[in-house]
Amino acid sequence: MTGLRAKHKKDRNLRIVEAAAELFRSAGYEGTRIEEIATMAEVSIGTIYNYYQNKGDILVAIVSMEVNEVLSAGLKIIAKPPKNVERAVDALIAIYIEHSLVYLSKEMWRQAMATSTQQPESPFGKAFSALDRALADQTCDLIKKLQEQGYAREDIDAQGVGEMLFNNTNMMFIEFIKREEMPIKELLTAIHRQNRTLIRALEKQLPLV
Amino acid sequence: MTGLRAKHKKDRNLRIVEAAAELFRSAGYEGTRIEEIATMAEVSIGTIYNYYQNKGDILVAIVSMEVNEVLSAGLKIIAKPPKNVERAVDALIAIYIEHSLVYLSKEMWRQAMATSTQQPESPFGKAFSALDRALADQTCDLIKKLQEQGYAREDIDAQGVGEMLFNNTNMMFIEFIKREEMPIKELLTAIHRQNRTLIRALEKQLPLV
DNA sequence: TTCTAAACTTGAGTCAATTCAATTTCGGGG
DNA sequence: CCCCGAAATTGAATTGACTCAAGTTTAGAA
Repeated sequence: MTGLRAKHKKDRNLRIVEAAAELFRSAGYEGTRIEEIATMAEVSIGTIYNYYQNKGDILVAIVSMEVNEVLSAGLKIIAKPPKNVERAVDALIAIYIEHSLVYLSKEMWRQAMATSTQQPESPFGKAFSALDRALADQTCDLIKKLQEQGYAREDIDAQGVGEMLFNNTNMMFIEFIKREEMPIKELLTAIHRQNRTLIRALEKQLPLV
Repeated sequence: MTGLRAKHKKDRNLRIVEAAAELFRSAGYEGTRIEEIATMAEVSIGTIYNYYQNKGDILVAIVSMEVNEVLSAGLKIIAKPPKNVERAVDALIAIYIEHSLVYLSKEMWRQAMATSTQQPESPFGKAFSALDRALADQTCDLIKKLQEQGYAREDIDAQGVGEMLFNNTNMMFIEFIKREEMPIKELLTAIHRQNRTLIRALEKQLPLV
């Protein structure tokens, strides 16, 4: 049997993540002390450090759950994408961005991103990078799908284009979480504009302008 | 006279930055204690916190100086850009990336980026964002210049394209500083590939593919 | 059932960033 | 030249993340 030990471990880990998520949301990341998480999770400080390398790692674990939801939402778009490049790309990006703020505040995103660049080699830093890559790959998949379905030119590098679209979106998202007052709509509009030229180059008829 | 007081202030600030730069370079950012910076700068701990909000801010100040050099290097490219879009863009990006590692290690970049996303509202966080914007604007300026000089199509949105090129470069640079072993050359090659489709769309004859 | 080693948990203690009340220094009015 | 208040500096005290040696618990062999 893997048995009791594994079960306890899972339980404790869940309690830690749930306690942290609740406290981060209510008191903010900086405003939450590890000791409070330990108390709420009915676990000692040391145990928390047995599961996570540091405070940032706990947050990154929470973010990972959120991003995984975003990824499944993205799958649906790709399965049945809007029948033109512009609307398909807009749809995917909108899903990414709108889903991202359901459970997480901008502050939480800022801290998570900071931690993952600070410690790219920690387990959760790596997990975070893997998620980024998964999102980029998904964007590439969308372009490939559009090519297959005949909505996009086939003589362009879907991988390169997908990466560029995703990197731009990601960078703009970082800008967005840095400005507490910036609304989602403004972000989406800005990205749409930036994408336009590249999207035009992907469309079959090349309408130019 | 503003006199002696202002002079001392300037002197002390300079000593703090120089001491920090030297220590960060030799012992690394994490490996340097504020107390050491204070000792080397012949100043008390409290004074350092009078000049900078926290340890990360000191680093961001150092990085800012470096980025300003990158900006002036970029100006030269724009003044007399290579006579085709692909080479002009490659040249600017190469300048950005190669200059960035002259005085700063990847670790220093990681920490600086982390601090600036963590505290976008601190004075130096804002300064950092302003530099990013300046770099993005400079990329846009290059595209506009190429249009003026007749090397790029004039019916495309130079601003949108410039921002996208810069955001992609920036995101790739972040990836790059996260991977200690990744060489500059690999980074430049990857960016070049990603840019290709968009660059093609900017070129006069539209060679497609 | 009993015993042992490996796997976990614990929380007091360590360490370094950051704060703040007391002290010192500067500028200029009398 | 002296003195006062504003501006800076100082470093001991505080704070909170993180460590680690000692103590528990579990799996499973005898």
